[in-house]
Amino acid sequence: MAPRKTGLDSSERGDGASAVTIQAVATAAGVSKTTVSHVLSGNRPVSADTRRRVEKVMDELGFSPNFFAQALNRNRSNTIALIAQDITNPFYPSLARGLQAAVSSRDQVVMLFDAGAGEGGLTHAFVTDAIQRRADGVVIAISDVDDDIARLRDAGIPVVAVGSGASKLPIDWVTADDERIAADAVMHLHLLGHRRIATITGPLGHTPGKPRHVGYLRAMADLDLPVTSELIEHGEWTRESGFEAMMRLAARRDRPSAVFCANDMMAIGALDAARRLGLSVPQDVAILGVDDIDAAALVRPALTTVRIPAEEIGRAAGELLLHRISEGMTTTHRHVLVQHTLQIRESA
Amino acid sequence: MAPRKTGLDSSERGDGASAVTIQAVATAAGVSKTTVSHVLSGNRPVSADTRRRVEKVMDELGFSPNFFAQALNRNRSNTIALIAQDITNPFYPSLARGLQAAVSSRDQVVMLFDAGAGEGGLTHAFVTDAIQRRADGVVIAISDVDDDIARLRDAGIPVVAVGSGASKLPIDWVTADDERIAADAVMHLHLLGHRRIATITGPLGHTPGKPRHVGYLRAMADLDLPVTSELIEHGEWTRESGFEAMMRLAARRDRPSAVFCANDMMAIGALDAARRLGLSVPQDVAILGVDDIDAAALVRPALTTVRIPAEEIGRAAGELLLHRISEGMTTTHRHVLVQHTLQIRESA
DNA sequence: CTGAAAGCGCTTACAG
DNA sequence: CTGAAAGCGCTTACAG
Repeated sequence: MAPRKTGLDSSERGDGASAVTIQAVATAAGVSKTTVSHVLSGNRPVSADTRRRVEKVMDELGFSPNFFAQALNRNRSNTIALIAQDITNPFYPSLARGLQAAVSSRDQVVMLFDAGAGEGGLTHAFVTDAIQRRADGVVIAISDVDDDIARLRDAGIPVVAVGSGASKLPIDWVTADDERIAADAVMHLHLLGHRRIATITGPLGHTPGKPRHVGYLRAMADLDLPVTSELIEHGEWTRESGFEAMMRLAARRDRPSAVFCANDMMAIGALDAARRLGLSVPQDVAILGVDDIDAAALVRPALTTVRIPAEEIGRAAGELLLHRISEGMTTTHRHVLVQHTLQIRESA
Repeated sequence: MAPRKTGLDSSERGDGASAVTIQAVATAAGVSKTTVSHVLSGNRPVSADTRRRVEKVMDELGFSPNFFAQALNRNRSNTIALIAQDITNPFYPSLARGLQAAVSSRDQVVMLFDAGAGEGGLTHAFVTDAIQRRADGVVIAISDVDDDIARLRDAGIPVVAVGSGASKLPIDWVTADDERIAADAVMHLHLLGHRRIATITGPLGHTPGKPRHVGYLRAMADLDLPVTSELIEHGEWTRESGFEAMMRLAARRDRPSAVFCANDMMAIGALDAARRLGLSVPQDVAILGVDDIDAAALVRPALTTVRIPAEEIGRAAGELLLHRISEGMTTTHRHVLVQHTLQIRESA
């Protein structure tokens, strides 16, 4: 099939369409490559006549400019890299969708890197890829990777971090307002008449475990509700840890009437515990989560939770990136806090 | 900042690292560009000495070959496009993960196109992007897009379709064995002692609604269990339609003792209906779904379901693609059926 | 409004 | 084992 054995024969692939170059179009239209290039880019006036002729030829020949040649000249890949902690966690797909929505208007495409919930080593490789492939921008949705963020910055590539108030570096970021999420949840429980409001926290070392706990404490203080260690239990984000924590909470002499769980999985575990104990929700104990995962609506009783607008986070990240790409790096950095919403269902 | 006003100054971005070219390395190492290129590619022997020297210089200068220049020469993008129906449906993220796992070993990266569950128009645009950007391969995880598949083929780009026995075109595809999924589900219910086994189908016009129904019918026939219209209800994949269908089934004079639902969402709706009717599951009626979405394990009673190995589908698709990329197009096409597994939980 | 030519940063026959 | 040079398919000063 291939006429020669050596090297890469360009006819080896895309025999038809992709073989047509700007030169072929120029010849067929009786103009120069320069002119063809300009009808393509619009960077210089072309007479209506010539334009029409060239466009017609392009059409007939099925011309499509060689992306690499363009990229090589412009030094732009029109590609945004998304480095995600765990694409099977529903937060990230929504984020990806929002990102695509924001950047596709500028002919940007998203390159997906899924760390598979694995160790940080992969991020390093992903960043190397992003640099080599000259991504126009990168959104990093994974934490504790300041070194890699620095590499990107040194390579002159705009970065926006997502879900991170945690980075020490001066960078653009967008995140949910975790403190307010917790505070709003507590306020809701308070409006429902609850006074003994407990919490099941996530790990307090990082975002978002820490800010969600701070928000809980702040709201309780604002409401003049006393917080004792009786009201605080720690979980690990998992259903099982939520179950255990709820069992402990329920065993207290003065049982809380409501529990704010720092995420939905723990809240679902708490629901399990309530069922196990024969406590009805929300009558005996109200339970409230954060995230609004799909299962929140499917579980019984349906979980009241605070919805984090992942898609909007993605969109905002995309816009920040586009802004950086056109305006360039500066010393001032932008931070955006997206607005969450309370999804009131049955559990609180 | 920028010294000139006109044009794109290459120093405008990536001031440091990315400015270093193969020429710079050659000069610093006292060799030709040719040699540098060959230590990079390994396409020709280079004396150990020279190699060491060049590599040292590359390191010191932080050289990283310009991806576009390479791609332009090789006519390879090292990029696989994934066109997905709806990335927020958990099937697709897992697929993406498997795909990445399969192709990353060959230095391929995945470009994500999410159709956002929208109309087919987007797919056309995505395919255009994939062609322009010279994707080395495309996995199409969306149905009824034979026209676009044909465009890809005409452009000489390998395609593998996923979840589609539906395409009329002779192409590579990988899918779950929907008929066997249904048959295995029915067999399981039969082993549990059920004889009056009903089904809630999806829409029968397409994959996977149709093959899952065919599998149900086949298994019932194999087991010599009579199937009357009494045992068949149609749904639309949604929780609500599953609820309604189950209500109808439960109203039959001779109520079925088990229900095979063609997906988990409908099965969860059926669970809702059972609760509403005071039927206990699985004692009064057993319910079985397909997909194993996250919620299946979170719902009460936990849903017994057939797990579709999305990640493996992605991996298989990636392998098929890599094969096509290296072997080229041929007239024979490969089809792979991935193996599903029964997740036995509480509902059946 | 249009062209000839240089250049983007690589790869690879060709020649030694 | 190594180099000089042509070429990949575009873009864009420069010149008219």
